[in-house]
Amino acid sequence: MKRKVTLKQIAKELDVSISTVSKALRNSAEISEDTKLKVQAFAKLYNYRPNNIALSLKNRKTRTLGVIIPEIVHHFFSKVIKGIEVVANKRGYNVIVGLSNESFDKEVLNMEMLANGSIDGFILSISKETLQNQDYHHFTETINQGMPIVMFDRVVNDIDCDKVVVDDYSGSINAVSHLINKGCKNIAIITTKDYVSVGKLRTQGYIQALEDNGIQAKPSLILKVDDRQVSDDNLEVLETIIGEMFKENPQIDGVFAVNELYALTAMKVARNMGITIPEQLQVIGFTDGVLSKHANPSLTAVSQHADLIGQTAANLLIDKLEIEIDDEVDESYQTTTISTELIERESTKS
Amino acid sequence: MKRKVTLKQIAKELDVSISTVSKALRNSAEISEDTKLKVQAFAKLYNYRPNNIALSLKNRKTRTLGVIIPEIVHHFFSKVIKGIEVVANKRGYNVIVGLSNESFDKEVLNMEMLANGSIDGFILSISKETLQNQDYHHFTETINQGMPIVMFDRVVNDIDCDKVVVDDYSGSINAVSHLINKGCKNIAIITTKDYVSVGKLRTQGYIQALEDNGIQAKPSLILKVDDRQVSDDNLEVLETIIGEMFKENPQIDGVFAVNELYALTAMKVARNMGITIPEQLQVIGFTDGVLSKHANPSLTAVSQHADLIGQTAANLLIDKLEIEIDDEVDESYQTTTISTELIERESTKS
DNA sequence: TTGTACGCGTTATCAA
DNA sequence: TTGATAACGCGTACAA
Repeated sequence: MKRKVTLKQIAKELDVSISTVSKALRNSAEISEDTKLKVQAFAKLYNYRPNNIALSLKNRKTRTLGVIIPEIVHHFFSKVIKGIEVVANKRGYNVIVGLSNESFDKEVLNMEMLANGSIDGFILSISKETLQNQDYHHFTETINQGMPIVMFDRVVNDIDCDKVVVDDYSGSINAVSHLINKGCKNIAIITTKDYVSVGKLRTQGYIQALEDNGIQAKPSLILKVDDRQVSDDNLEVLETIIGEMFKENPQIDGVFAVNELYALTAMKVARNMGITIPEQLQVIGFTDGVLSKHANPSLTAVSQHADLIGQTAANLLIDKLEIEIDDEVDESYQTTTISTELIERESTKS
Repeated sequence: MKRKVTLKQIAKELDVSISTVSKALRNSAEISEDTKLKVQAFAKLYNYRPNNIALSLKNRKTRTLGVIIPEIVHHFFSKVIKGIEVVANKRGYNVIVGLSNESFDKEVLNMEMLANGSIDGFILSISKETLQNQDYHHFTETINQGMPIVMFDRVVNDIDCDKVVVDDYSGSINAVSHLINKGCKNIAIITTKDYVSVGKLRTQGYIQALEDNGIQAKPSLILKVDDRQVSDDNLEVLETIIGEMFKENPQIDGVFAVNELYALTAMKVARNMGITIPEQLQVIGFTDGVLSKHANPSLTAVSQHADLIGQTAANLLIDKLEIEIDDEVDESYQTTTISTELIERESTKS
């Protein structure tokens, strides 16, 4: 077994000083051609690579991004990570992933663990519990320590940092307007409680679109699901409440759901009630997921371009890291909005 | 902005030596109660945390695992990562994720990038291109440098390292036997070319199950898809060849697909041909994905327990890392097989 | 009880 | 042209 070779070992072997080796490998003009060739040949032979940790310590830069997300088994978040990875890799950075699992404590713990020198900056999406608690001290502290943060999707205005958001509001307006254009008169929304910022925004877009078209939003058609009671393994509750809404409001001819699961569940409930899609009921989901495409009928969806969100966030963070010379923190922050796109499939009329 | 505080700064502030501060914080018996209290109070006030990078350099241990996977936007792999994360976190490790994107070069590049001190060991699943090339030098070199590797799912026997695999063979036997028990007489398999190890194993299981039941496998019912020609965005090719198989072999009453996409596509093709599921055709997919559950009809599937695979791999790797004291490499390797589980849904008769 | 010196691997500065 | 030294932040063996 040949352990990784260090400058010191090369120096000893060639009977020169460590600094000579270092300079020779960086092709310094200070060193004679002879020694350079000798050292470089030896280094190549033993496959010398500088130790990242030593470089990090010396440069006080790790060239590593910390990504904290609520959940990784989720099409949206894994696509975002992929986008981050692509950009990070291209620009010579690594990515450490931490999962908050929607828990405040785990979010704080993960951030503390990484903030102690392991990374240069964070890209994160806030956990639901944190959004409820509205306790953002860990974000402000991190930023105060000079470590930049880029938030995406689930963000809060209270924090001064770069942000990448989806145009939830206008994306929803588009979707609901589309339903109206396709002839829907009574459009229901299946959304989340308001503490989830994106849920709130999408609900507002829904209401706005109705108003724009001279329709008064009816509370009975606004279903705010407590997503803490609903998981992928426990859909009965969701099915029940959606079923109740359909029964109490048989005039519903359109559904706008703020995520994939709600949309598919609505389709399933409708199917079981003998309601045909898209003839009697048209459905649109706000989602980037795979389920939409493969559902039967396939689901018309508002795509969020998750990969682009990840790429944008990574570029923002790395830009900030590389601009901050001499510890001069760049105090200007920007919020980038990523446009959504309506992908028409079978769950709406063509 | 208050930068992270170091031992040196605390020492200067309190007018003691750095080592005194260090010892006081670690509650050394060498230090007087007085100074300990003083130092600890100060450290707490300034929220002192040791710098991970410095510790890594000193201990020559990063407490970080490197995970290289072919693709992250994939239910199986993201579940594996989640399993790894849970265990790593519990045992005080971080996780750096690298994506090979099924490319040999990116796999090598990613591994080289991380192997230079950034991590203590690898958990990886081999890219398709690497499996085709059969060039495994980067694995052997990494292992030779004393950096342990744990492979999962897509593994090769040629490499001496710990492995976590799915019981592809017996899982397939179970699935096909199940179809036979449910009355299928002519079962087709939709699988991959043999260079994908799991595809090959699953095909072998299919053939074995047939033989066990006195059925001769027919070549015309074995569809080996070249997965380089098929992507989620390009399913026409797949639909066409599956459709041809159905037309040329109308007696088919059962389909075993080695992944979710193939299974769903088969169901879609059948539906379009007016074949009813599960009455005329029963389908089972080898997959852990979300599509199975939400498909219509929902898909009976061989679950791979991806999270357990991740947990097992992480525990294996960390065990190895923590056993290796004094650079004594533990040269014993084990292969852990994770059992699959047949999850019955609507695509097979009850 | 406290402080000094060293080493982890690297690079930059300055001296020879 | 080369080499010694300091520094990044930490912990520890050893000296005071």
